[in-house]
Amino acid sequence: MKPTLQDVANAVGVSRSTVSNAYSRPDQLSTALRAKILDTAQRLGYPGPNPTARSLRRGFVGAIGVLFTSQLSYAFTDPFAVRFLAGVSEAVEQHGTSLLLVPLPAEHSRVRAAVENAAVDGFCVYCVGDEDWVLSAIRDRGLPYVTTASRADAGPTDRYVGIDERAAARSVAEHVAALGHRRVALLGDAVLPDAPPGPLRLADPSEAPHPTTRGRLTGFADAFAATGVPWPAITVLNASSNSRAAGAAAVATVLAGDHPPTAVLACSDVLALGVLDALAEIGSRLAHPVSVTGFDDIAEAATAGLTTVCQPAEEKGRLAAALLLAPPADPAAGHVLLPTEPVIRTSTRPVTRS
Amino acid sequence: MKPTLQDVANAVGVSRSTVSNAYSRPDQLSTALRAKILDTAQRLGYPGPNPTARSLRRGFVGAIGVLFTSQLSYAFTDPFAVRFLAGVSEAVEQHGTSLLLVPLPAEHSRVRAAVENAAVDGFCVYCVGDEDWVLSAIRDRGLPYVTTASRADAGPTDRYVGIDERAAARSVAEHVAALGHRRVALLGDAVLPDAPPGPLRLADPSEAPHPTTRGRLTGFADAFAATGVPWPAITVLNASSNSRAAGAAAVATVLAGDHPPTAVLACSDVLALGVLDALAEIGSRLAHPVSVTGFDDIAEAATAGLTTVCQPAEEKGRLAAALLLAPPADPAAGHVLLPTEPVIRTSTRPVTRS
DNA sequence: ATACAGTTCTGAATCGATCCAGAAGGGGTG
DNA sequence: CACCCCTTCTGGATCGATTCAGAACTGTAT
Repeated sequence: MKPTLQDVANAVGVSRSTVSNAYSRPDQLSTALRAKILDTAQRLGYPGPNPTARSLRRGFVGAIGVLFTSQLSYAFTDPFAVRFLAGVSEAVEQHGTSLLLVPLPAEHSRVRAAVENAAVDGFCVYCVGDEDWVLSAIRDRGLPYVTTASRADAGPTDRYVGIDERAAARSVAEHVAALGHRRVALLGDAVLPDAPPGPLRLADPSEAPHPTTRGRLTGFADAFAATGVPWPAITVLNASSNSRAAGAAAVATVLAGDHPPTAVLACSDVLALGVLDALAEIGSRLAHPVSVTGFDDIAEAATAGLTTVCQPAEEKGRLAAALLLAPPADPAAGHVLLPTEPVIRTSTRPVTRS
Repeated sequence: MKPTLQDVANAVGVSRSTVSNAYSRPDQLSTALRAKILDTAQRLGYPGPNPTARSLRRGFVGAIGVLFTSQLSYAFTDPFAVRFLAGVSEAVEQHGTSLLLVPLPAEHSRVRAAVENAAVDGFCVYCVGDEDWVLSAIRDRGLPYVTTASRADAGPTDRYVGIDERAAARSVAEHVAALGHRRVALLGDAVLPDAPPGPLRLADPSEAPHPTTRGRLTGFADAFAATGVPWPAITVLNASSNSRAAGAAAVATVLAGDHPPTAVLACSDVLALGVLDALAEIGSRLAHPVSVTGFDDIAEAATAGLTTVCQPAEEKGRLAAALLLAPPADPAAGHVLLPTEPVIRTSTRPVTRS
């Protein structure tokens, strides 16, 4: 077995405390003794104070956890999530702590265990929608946490960094509406849980359970309502997941139908790119061009010429981590809404009369 | 303060052990008592067994660490690294452990501390070149580790999952050579430490300190040597970092020079894309088209039409994690070389006589 | 020589659990 | 009733460090 503090202490002929001090409080002993201790520690192959034991005694770990609603491995395939993580890691790095990525099992019951078993000082919760049990598990654990979306039930001590989803969505939608589009479709992932891909009946955007999706759909609806397009006249499309393929699949039947929309507004760039894929697939078989918008402004959006709304992904992560690592004195500062901006590119054009 | 095991035990009127068993060994007590315990635990607001204390006693943590040579925040901007991480996370997720991303400070001395302080059961070392002190820090800690490149000094018990860098590089280079290219440049990042961006004198590819870069440069050289292009006739370009911008910057002066190469072979797709950027920048001011190749086959390579060599990034991560989580009985199985394949796209064309 | 302040080091308590040998209790068998 | 087994529960040792009050020593001023 690897030697412990005690072994080193014995070898040098001092007390455990002194060896401990040699590592974590150099000012508490003479430099000569310290050198001697470090030396024999090296000689014995002592690996340094055991991090776990140290954490236990000190009462903190030196790591924060990032919780993903979806699979961890999925998170890495989502460009926006990756950028968010980059921001988190930047803040964390600067603070000298580490990042624990906690995979949340699919089963409800085991989620709790995952949260309970994570050795961290706090949690950064990426995009938790109605998965309240995750938050309640965290709260029960008594650890601080930051979410990436404002929550209706957010108390004054809750911290989050998000955007005004509704206003942001409205901004692109207004652009689309201004271009004359009236027959439009909105595309989101998991608009309703367990709904099949494709068109969906939704009495009202407020019925979407996931707050982010709900906010964006509502924002889209706002803009069109203002130009005289009532909610029932708008097609809502459901994607089975937030991926390019799912986006393409969700829009396929509608594009192949009799009256395809002249514009598709997606709740994410990834989905929007899927729509572009689908359009490229069917080529010019359509009577009119279809405008497409996304959301997030990931790198691929620029190269694809996708009109979208830009939100500061890295900044979101950076701030979330910062809020967690150094809680602001003023609790009001714990609620951050980041600015967003519509980015007009070539994927949106004025509607052409068919 | 949050209650502890003891508090719950007191409240129920049983021993600490029994409460512990209620959580981690349900078969050791009657279901009735267990229910009662869990119930009052809930009532008291007991957050469940403290992960740190549990780890200390049990002797393992339930997390593996991923070490990046570069900044953590950089890792997330590198598509290949992200895909690698996706693979790691997949394996880790399946195994029910978590992933600790450990930022390595820039200073030598603090790297050791970072490794020593990480509460993990093992390390996955992403792309460590000659940064041997990282490995020695891990070894001193006595933890198992897996590297992502074969190492000259790899003992039989060392585990790694890599590719045959040299052969892989040779395969694309042979394609380029077969197209008739003789005036070529090789582009790598940090070919020599602290070298400025741009052309570089390198007596021999074996002089590159970083094993990955060395392997690839050597493979490139192999192919050209076979067609009669000696090493000194090949231009070596140094990029200041592995990024698109750095790639563009590194190649700029050479492209602007009198005898620009007809082909540039980069050590990574990211660098190659930078070269394409640089070429797009100067437009048709060049007398002849320039072929470009990359390495890794990241997603952008496909859309950019970049000829490259494909290596299974996710698989690399998955295997590395698997090797760490479940050491193979046969130590020989701990050395994995994954297959690679040249992918010919439109960025390479036959040389045109000028 | 005495007092006092600093510096250097020690010892015991502590963090919050897990583990294991064994005690207590219940039930069945000969 | 004695014996044994089985299930259920307990107590104390243990994981490997940190912490803090105080002991021992050193040196200086009185």
